Amino acid sequence: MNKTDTALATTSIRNQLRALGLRPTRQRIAVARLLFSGEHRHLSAEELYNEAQAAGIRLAYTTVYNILHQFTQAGLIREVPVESGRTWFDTNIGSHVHLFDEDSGQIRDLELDSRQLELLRELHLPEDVEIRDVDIIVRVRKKKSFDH
Amino acid sequence: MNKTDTALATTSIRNQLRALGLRPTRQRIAVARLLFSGEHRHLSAEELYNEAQAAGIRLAYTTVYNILHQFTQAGLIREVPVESGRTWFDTNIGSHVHLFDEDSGQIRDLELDSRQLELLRELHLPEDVEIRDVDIIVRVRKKKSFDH
DNA sequence: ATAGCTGCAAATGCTTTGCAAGGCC
DNA sequence: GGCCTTGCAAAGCATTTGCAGCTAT
Repeated sequence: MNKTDTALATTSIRNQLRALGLRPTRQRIAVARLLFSGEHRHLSAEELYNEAQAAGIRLAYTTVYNILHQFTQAGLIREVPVESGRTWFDTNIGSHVHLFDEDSGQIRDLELDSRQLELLRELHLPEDVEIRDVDIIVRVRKKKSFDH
Repeated sequence: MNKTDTALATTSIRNQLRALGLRPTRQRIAVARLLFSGEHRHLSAEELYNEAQAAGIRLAYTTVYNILHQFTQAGLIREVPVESGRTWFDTNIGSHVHLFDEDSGQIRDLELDSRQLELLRELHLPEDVEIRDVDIIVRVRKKKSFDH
C-alpha cells in the first residue's frame, strides 16, 4: 500500500462524495479509493469485499452492498447485466460494449467508434420514453480448432 | 422480420423434440405448446409455471426450470439478461434489441435494420474468440413532462 | 429393461432487511 | 443532538440439487 499521496486524494474524494450527497465515511472513502485509483474495472460485491479485506479495510458485507448501490445511483459506477444470479459493477460509465467470456466469466471492454454510436441513436424508440442506459453484451467463447 | 416460424405444429412437436435429443414427455410437449403457439414472448420461470397451472398442466417448478434450460441449450429460446436476480426467457431467437421499461419491468422488442446489424459485425473482436450471442438492452423510462 | 425424466423437499447462494450501536455535521 | 451509516444476524428469493419413483423407448 502506497500512502504517499493519500492525503491529497482523500481530500478530493471527501469533496466528491459530499457533492454527491454522500457523507464521506471511512468505508466509503476506502472503497472509492479501491475503485477509482487505477484502471477501470469490473467486480462483484464479493470481489470488492475480499479486496477490501485484503487491503485491511474493516467493513461489513452489508456495507459493500450499500456503497455499491449508492455509487451506482450517484452515477460513479454502473451495473453490468452479464449474469443473472450475480451482479457485476463497472467503474467505466462511458458508452462501450462488454465482452463476456462464457468460459472464464471474464469481462473485457470494447470501445465503440462515433459511427457505431450514431447507429445506436437511430433506434426507433417509442416517443414517450427516454433512454436511461444501453447495455451491449457480446458473449464469446474461445474458438476451438477441433471439437472434442 | 418477426413472427418467425418457431411455432411448433402440434403434430410435430414430438418429432422436433426428439430431433433435439429430448424425449417428448407430457410436460415438455405442454410447455412447448404454451411457448410456441402464439406470438413471441418474454417470460420468467414463475410466469411460465403460473400459466401452466392456469392451463391445467400438472408439472413441478423444478421441471419448469429444467425445461427452460433444456430449450435454451437446444436453441429454441434464449435468456435475456435484463435484471439480475431473475432470469427472463425470450421465444424470439432472432437478432433484435430488448427495450426494458425500468418502471413497469416490461420488455418489448425492437428490430434492427441492416445498417444497425452492420454495427455488430464491425466490432473489433479479438481473433481467438467467436460470438455466441449478442445482447442489446435499452433501458428506458416514461418521459415525464409534468409529474403529478 | 434401463437410461432418461419428473417431482418433492431441502439446500444453496446472492442480496436485502430490521434494528441497535456508532459516526458525521 | 439529530440524522445518516454501519454492522450483525436473520430473512428473502430465485434457482439448484439429491434422490426416490415414474416413463419413454
